[in-house]
Amino acid sequence: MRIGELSRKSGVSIRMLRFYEAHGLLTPSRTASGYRDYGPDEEEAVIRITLLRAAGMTVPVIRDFLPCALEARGAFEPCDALRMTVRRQIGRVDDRIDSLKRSRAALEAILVQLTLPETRAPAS
Amino acid sequence: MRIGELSRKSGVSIRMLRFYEAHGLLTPSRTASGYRDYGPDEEEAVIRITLLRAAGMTVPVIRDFLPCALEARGAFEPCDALRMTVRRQIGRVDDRIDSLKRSRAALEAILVQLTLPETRAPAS
DNA sequence: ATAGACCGTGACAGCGCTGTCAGGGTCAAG
DNA sequence: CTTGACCCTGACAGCGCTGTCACGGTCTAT
Repeated sequence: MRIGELSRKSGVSIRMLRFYEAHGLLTPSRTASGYRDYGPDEEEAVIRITLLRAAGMTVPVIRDFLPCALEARGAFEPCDALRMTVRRQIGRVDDRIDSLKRSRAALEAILVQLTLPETRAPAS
Repeated sequence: MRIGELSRKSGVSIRMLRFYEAHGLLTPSRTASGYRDYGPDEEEAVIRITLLRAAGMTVPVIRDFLPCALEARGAFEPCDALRMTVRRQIGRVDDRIDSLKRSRAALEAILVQLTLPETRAPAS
């Protein structure tokens, strides 16, 4: 499949598919005329990349991470380090969720304050 | 209080305090020699700004928002619009939290997959 | 063979900050 | 009166993408 089709399927822009490739996340084969040719493997990889990115992982980190995530056998040592990376990332995600929850609460408080301004000067 | 002290107190860098001012979020008075002079009001404002920013609001949005948040009386119409803004922002925060929860789950799944690669080839 | 959709590369711009540096005043203490 | 900490402005750089443009080749169908 060519880049346009994959883009439509995955929801990832053509620009970003090329960007991923430039950073070593994807390595599609090429047709005789130089067009990128993506297979089912690349399609799955894009899905994973999207997930990892939604979790806040940067492209360079995913680059180290992806080969291990795609096939877990044969790369014991790196995967050890990558398990750590993933655990740390989970921690960061948790922190971020907490932070957002606190922000949410703050926004709610502000909303109440905007809606009931009288409470500020009850008996003047 | 001068900028360095406020920076230390608030945890916001000097750079950002000046940046906020440049964008109309803060308007400290100046000493005769041109130094910024922050009062308790500005100090509180910085706290609010930090909260709103943690909720994902951009500086321009906060700029419209802050006067209303600081004193709710005398600006009925804008506050109406701003209530909407806050509600929408709460929605965005909720979406983001959901997205992060999904990402978290995906990371957990990957972690399991990294930890138990045998499940891939149970009986070869 | 020619239009129009699609692909290639490379480079530049913009987002919303955030740091840092340059060049130059201000102030309190010794 | 000098030192060192602090402040001023303005400008440039970098983060990690993401869009867009320019210029040119490829493919499909008529």
